[in-house]
Amino acid sequence: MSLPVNTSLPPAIFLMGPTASGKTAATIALYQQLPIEIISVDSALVYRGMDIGTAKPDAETLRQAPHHLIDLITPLEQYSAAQFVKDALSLMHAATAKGRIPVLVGGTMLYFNALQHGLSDLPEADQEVRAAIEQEADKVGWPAMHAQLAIIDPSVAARIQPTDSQRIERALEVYRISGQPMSALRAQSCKPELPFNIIKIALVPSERSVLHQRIAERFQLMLKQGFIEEVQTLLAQYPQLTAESPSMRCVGYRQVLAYLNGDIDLNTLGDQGVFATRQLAKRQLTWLRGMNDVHSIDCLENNWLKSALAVINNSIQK
RNA sequence: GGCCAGAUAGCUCAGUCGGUAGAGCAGAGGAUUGAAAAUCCUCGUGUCGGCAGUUCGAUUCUGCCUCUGGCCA
Repeated sequence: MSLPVNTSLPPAIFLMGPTASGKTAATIALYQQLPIEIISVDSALVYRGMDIGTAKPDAETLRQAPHHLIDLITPLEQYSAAQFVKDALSLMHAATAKGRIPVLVGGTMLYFNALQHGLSDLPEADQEVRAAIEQEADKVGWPAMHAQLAIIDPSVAARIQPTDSQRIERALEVYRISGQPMSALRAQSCKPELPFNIIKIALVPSERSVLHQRIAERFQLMLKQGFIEEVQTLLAQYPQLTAESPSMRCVGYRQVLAYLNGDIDLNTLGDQGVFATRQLAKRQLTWLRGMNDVHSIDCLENNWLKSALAVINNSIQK
């Protein structure tokens, strides 16, 4: 399998994989072998104070192998795919200027996708507009909001389910801010491809059941390491946090919140945390299957590092 | 040991006034443009505990057995 190589472009490595596939270990190993700059591609690692539940690399690991785009914001703030693309691009160029290879590592596949293919020129999120839309939706229901969207922007509405609250809200938001339907704005904007020679590596387990096993063990470990206490600390520090806060929608956090709220017991927390993580892994694998030119490496094989290095050297030398 | 209640999908259970059954959860596949660890869509055959009886036909009724709870000894 060969990549379309443009030798005039500097190399960049995408190291992708579902949760619990061993991306952190892979990154550290690569860091010891190659002059790389590590850029995290993870919508959960950006939150400060959310360490245990996000399986954030520990301080010692981060000291040895510094990661960019970790601990950027408080759990009250919001990050976005667009902000990520901006941040990542400038870090990639800086790395290249220093003669280092940018390695983008993580599991947020929308971010990888947005980085590679670009995002259309659309207005950014506006909390007031969203609040207004949500208030309306509470009254009439999302299917009615979808019907409203269908009048404004039939082609976008046709691709969104009447129950898909988040996408309906976003499409309506774009229209209310810009006065133009999302489909028109998308058609107008050109999305330049990423000016790098991308080497895409995916750590994929050959046996789903082994990944499930790892996920279960890791969640139990998180609880032992004080996941619940971590959430209590966050709640004390940021009393405004609720289950609706984007940060608290992260896998595990939502379930711990339900536990602290008395909705579920400890056993149920254990189960639901594991279920949510497995479902996340499944969605990540679906993304990976749909991506082009991906070198899949079985993360359950013990020679995966050798395979990854072979792929990288092969691509760079061309 | 006696009495009572259960035994149906991986789990929790519903149901069939006798015509071989369906929800939730789990799981699988898919979508994915500023919240994406989000938000959604699609997918349900399983000796209806075992053996026998009644019946054209039993998962459903009857008997016995096995197992699991509970109560009484």
